[in-house]
Amino acid sequence: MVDEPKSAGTSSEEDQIALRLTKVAALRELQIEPWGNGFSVTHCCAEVNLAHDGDDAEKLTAAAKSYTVAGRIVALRSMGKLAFIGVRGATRPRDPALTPTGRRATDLQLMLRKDASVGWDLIKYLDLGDQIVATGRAIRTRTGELSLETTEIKLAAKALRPLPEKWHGLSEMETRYRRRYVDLIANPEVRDTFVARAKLVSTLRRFLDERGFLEVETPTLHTAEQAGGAAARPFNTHHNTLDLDLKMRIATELHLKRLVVGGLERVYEVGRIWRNEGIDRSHNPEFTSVEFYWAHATWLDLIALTEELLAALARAVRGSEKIIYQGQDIDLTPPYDKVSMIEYVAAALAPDLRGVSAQLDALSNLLPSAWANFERFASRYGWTGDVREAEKKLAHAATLGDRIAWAFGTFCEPALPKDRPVFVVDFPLETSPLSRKRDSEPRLVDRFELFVAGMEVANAFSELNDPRDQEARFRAQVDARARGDQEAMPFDADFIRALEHGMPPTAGEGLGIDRLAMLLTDSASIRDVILFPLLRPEAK
RNA sequence: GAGCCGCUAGCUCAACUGGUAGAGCAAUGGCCUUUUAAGCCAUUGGCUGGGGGUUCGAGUCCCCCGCGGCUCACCA
Repeated sequence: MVDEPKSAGTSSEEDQIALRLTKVAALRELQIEPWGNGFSVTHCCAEVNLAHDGDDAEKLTAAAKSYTVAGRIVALRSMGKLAFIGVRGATRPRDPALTPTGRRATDLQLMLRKDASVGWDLIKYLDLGDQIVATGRAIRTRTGELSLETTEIKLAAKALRPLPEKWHGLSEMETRYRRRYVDLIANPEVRDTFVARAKLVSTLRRFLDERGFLEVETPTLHTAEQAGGAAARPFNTHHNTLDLDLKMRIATELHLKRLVVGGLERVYEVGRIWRNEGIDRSHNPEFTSVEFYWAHATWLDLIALTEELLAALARAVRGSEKIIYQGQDIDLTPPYDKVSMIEYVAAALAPDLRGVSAQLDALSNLLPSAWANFERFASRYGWTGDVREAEKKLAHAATLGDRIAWAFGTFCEPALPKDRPVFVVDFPLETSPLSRKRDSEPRLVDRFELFVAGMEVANAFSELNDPRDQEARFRAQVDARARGDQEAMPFDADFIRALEHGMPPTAGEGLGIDRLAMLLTDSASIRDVILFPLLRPEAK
């Protein structure tokens, strides 16, 4: 039995690639290299758009300036002796996404006449997706669109695969994440998100540089002993030559504080962190943090600095301190409210007492059963969660601090105000193994977390610099690990040795760059601000 | 990890209680000197995510598996 000859199809992706390859061969017959180089490009599409956005036809004629631009064909309308080619050029970080008249700055239309364009015959070999180089003058078409009256067109790089549909683009999130290169072509607003993210990071660096902070880079490969600085499970890896098991860092904290000991007293690192945890809308296994350490400052200085920083980032990225996130107006204008963990929890369980010390006394005297007073929390904070789940978590809370953190996280956190950032303060000692004890109440630490839109975006505290106290805290972490807490920190003996040389009193803070980027680009998922988020491999 | 939803042509989506898998865009062949999601005529393109089952007959119903999205949980 002989195979039926395949029907001479022309529409499957395979067929389209085959067809484009025949064009490649035909072009080479014509001595045209489909993937040539060395083209002289004098301008970007965006430059033409921004230079002439509001110019009328007379002004354009008077200008009579020749441009040679490059870009990708995203529309192709040919009508015999006249053709219009839609070109999407490069996105440049300093250009606005839209021109003053509201057109996308990267997109420029070419107009070609059969009798006035060198390369007209090339059109029949061109496809949507091809990279081209075009020369011409800016004009207004009869319908008034700014266009390049093209005198010469060249193929710069042939595309073998078809682009997604021009109107709806590429919409399936899975494909957009897996083939970000196509997403960036088909959905140009994705480019805007990553331009905004880059602006956020550069503004952050400038902010810290201007205040005398030194940017450094510390190891991302940690020994088991070094892999602390946060409550998280690390990724494991291995160095072959040293035959050494290593872990990817879960924080930059401990190395940066070693540098403060060494005299780099204002120091920061923007860097990749890996945490071997679940994935959801606000967690990716690898993400970017900035941590900065500021000798002779306290957590209260960090509150002021954080307010200033957030407002500056919002102005730089969004042009305003008032932003909208997922439909919610959020005002980032300082100052921000402070909410006490202790007071919030005590308000439900020990409502008559004033002052955190008295409230702590009362909370520490509560019977275990008294903590499970879900009705009190529900009536005060509108909690509607799963009682059995909450009880399960409470059962794991070994210390008073753990119970306070449980109650706050479970009941109070969802009730925090949503229209402005909030500093959560008065953290219990047990949940803060690297923070300095509060002088006036040693059951608490000098620490805050900043919440915006229900997300933790910053964690900061006055650093613990008493080496013997740090040693005891590490030991408590080792004990917790022995009890089954897989996120407890290891005992980092070298870090203790560093503290024994004397670290000046220091305040330190960590910010989640990805979450800030979500906020300032109005992105619902962390995957939308990470170019290549981690996904399971595609099925074969 | 649990629940819900999704996976159909290169892309975006249809296909009622099971009855011959369809449209638009893209592609291919034509016509066209001002288009704007260009238009008109014609033509292709499918293992309906994978596997099993029920049935005369499965995109549709049942079971298993894969990948993704959302919600919850875990996790800070």
